[in-house]
Amino acid sequence: MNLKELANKLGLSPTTVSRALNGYPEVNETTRERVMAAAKRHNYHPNTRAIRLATGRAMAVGHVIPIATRHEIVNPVFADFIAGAGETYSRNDYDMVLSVVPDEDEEATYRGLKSKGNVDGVIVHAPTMNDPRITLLREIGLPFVVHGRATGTAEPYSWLDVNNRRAFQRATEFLLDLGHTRIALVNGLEFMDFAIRRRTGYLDALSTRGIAADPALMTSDEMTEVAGFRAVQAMLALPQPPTAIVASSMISGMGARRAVESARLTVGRDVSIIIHDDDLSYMKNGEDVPIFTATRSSVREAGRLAAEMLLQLIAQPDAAPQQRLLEAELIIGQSTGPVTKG
Amino acid sequence: MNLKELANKLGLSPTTVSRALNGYPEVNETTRERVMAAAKRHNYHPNTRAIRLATGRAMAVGHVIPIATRHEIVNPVFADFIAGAGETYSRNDYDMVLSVVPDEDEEATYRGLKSKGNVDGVIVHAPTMNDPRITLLREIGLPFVVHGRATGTAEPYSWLDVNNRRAFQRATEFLLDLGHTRIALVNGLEFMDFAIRRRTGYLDALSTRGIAADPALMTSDEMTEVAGFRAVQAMLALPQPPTAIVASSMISGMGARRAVESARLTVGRDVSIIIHDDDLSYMKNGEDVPIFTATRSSVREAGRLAAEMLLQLIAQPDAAPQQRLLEAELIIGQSTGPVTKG
DNA sequence: CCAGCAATTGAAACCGTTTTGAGCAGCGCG
DNA sequence: CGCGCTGCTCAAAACGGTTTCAATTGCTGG
Repeated sequence: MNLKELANKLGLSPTTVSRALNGYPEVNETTRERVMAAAKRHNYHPNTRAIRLATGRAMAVGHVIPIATRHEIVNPVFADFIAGAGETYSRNDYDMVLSVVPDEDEEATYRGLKSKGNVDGVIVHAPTMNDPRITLLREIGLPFVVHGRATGTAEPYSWLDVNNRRAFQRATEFLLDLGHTRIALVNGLEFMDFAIRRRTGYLDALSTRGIAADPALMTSDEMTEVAGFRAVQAMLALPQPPTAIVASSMISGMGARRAVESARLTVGRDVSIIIHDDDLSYMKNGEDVPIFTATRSSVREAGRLAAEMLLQLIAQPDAAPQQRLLEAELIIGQSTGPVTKG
Repeated sequence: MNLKELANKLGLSPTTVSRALNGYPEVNETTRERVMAAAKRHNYHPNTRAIRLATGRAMAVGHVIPIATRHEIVNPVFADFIAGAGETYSRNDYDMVLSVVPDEDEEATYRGLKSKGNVDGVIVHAPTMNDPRITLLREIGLPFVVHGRATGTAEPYSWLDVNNRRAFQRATEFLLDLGHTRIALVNGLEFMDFAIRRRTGYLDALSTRGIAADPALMTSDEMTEVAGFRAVQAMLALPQPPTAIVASSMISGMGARRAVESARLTVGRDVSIIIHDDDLSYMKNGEDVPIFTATRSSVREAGRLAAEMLLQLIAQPDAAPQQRLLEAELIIGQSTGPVTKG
C-alpha cells in the first residue's frame, strides 16, 4: 500500500492525503479524519526511502567506529553510550547508523557519509588532542557533537563531556585526606583527551598538597583488566609501593584488585582503590553497597544528552555550538580506607 | 554535483553515465574511462537516498535492541558481535542501523522496519525458547539470521550459533577429570536459549559420570560481576561448598574470583574456575597465559559470519535457510587445578 | 545493395514521497 | 453585481538516481 493507492481508495489526490497525514493546516478536518482512519485501516506506512529523497534529509545519525589498530574503541563504555543515544534517536524517529571501518578509512567514511547523504550528522567518539576529525567535519559541513573535548582545537564546536579533571582531582584529594601520600595513577592512554585531563586533575591535587608526583606511580595504557593487573603488579613490587590507586575504569580497577590480592594484600585496608565509574548497566559497581569507591557519571545518560544536542543542531544548523559539562559524583565504597602506618 | 550535472559536463546522457559507473557491459570502454575520470575529478558520489528509492533496496541491515526491563542486552558481548557484523557490512557497502527501543515496542519496530522499508533484513539477538520474533519475521517476510537458536521453533530458519551444550559438557568433564565432584554452575538467565543448552551440557557431563546434580550448586542470573560474586559467595558458605565452578562469562568469572578470594581461598588451588570466553577485544583472557581456563569462541567472528549469512540471504531471498554451528576451543589457564583433598 | 545484427547511446518512465503553483467554490463586502 | 478573500483540493514538478525501450550507426554476409 503506497500513497497513490491510498489516495485512490479515498477518491482524493496524493497531495491531500500526504498533507492530511503530515498535519498541514489547510486540509479540512473531516477529510483529515477520513484519511487517518483509512491509513490505519489499510496499515499504510509511508516509505522511508521516498521521504528521504523528497525531503532531502536522511533522518539518520552516524557513529563511525574505527577498528582498533592503535586503540580499541569498541568497549563497554562505548556500548552504553550508544544505547543511550539510541534511545533519543528512537524517540525522535531518527535512525542510528554505525559504520565500523579500518581506521585508515575513517576520513573517507566521514566524507562519504556527507556526500552520499546517508546521515544528517554524526557523533564523534573518543577525541584525542588536536583531533583531526573536528577540522574535517567543519570543513565538509557535516553537523557533529563530540563526546568529550579535544584540547588544542581553536574554533568552537559542540561537545558534551564529563569534568574529568575535577573528578580525578577530587578522587586524589579524597585519598590524600585519608592520609595516603604514595598514590598511583592507572590511567587510560594519554593521547586520549579525557586521560590527559584526568592526569591533570591528579597532578593538581598532589601539587596543591605539596607532594611531588612520582613517575614510577603513573601508568598509561588500555583500560583493560590485564593492563590494570600488570600496572599494579609492577608498582607493588617497587621498594616504596603505593598505598592507594586511582584507576581509570571499573575494568582497570578489577585488574588492580586482582594484583593487590595476588600480592596477598587486602583492598581497602592495605591498598585503597578508587575508580571512575561510568555506571554501566551490566557492570554495576555493586548494588546496595558500592564495591569500589568511585567518581560516578552515567555514560548512558551522556549518550542521551549528546544525541539531543545533535538533533537540535541538525534542526537549526546555524545555531551557535553548544557545550555541556557534566560533573561526576563521589561515591564512597568498600575499596578505600585510611592509610595504615607501615 | 549530481548525475545530471556530471552528464552535462561530459556531453552524455545520465543514462550512459549511470551505466558507465555501475559497470554495465554495453558502454564503450573509452567512454567509461572518460566518465570514471570525470567522476573522480569532480568528486561525484551518487546520492544514497536516490539509489535506495530507485532500486527499491535499503542497502541496510537492522539490529533491534530492546531496552532492558527484563534483561540487559546491551552488554559487552553484544558490542563485540556488532563490531564484527559491522565489518562485514562496511565491506559490502551496507549500512548497519541500530534501533534501541523499549521492549514493548519491539514487535512494532520490526513491522515498521519492514513496511517503511528502512532495512533489507535483520539479525535477531539473544533468542529465548519459542522466540516469538522468529514467527513474526517469517510472517512479515523480513529476511533474518538468528545469533543463537530458539528451542521449540518448528519451521527451519537461518541461524549461527556456538555449540554451547558441547562446550559446557567439555568444561565440566575437564573438571571431573581433575577429580572435582562438587562442581557448581553459575549460569546466565535460563530463559535464554544458550543458557539452557549450557545447563544441558553441564548436566550431561555429570550424569555420564554418575554424579547427581545438586540444585544448591546451580544458579541462574544476569551475567554480571555482582551476580557472579553473590552466587559464589552463597555457595561457598554451604556445608559442602563446591571445589570447582563453571561460569558463564568472563565477567561472571571475575565476580566468582572475587568471592573466592574474599573467602580467603585461592583460585586454581582451593577452587577451580572455568569460564566461557567470548574473546572480547577489550577484555582479553590474559595475553600470553590465560587468566582463566576457558571454552573460547570469538563472538566478533560470529558477528562477521552471521552478517555474511544475512547478506547472502538478502541477495537470494528464496534460498533455503542456512545454519552454522561453531565449536568452542578449550583453553587451559591458571584458574583450574586438581582437587585438593580436604 | 540491403537485411540483420552488434555496439553504443539516449529519451522517458519509474521509484514513492513532498512541495509548488494553480484552480475552484462559496462568501462577505462595497 | 462583481471583486477579493478564504478554505480546500489537485495536477504537476521536483528529489536523484535506475531501468526499459527505442534509436542510431557501422558492419557483415547473402
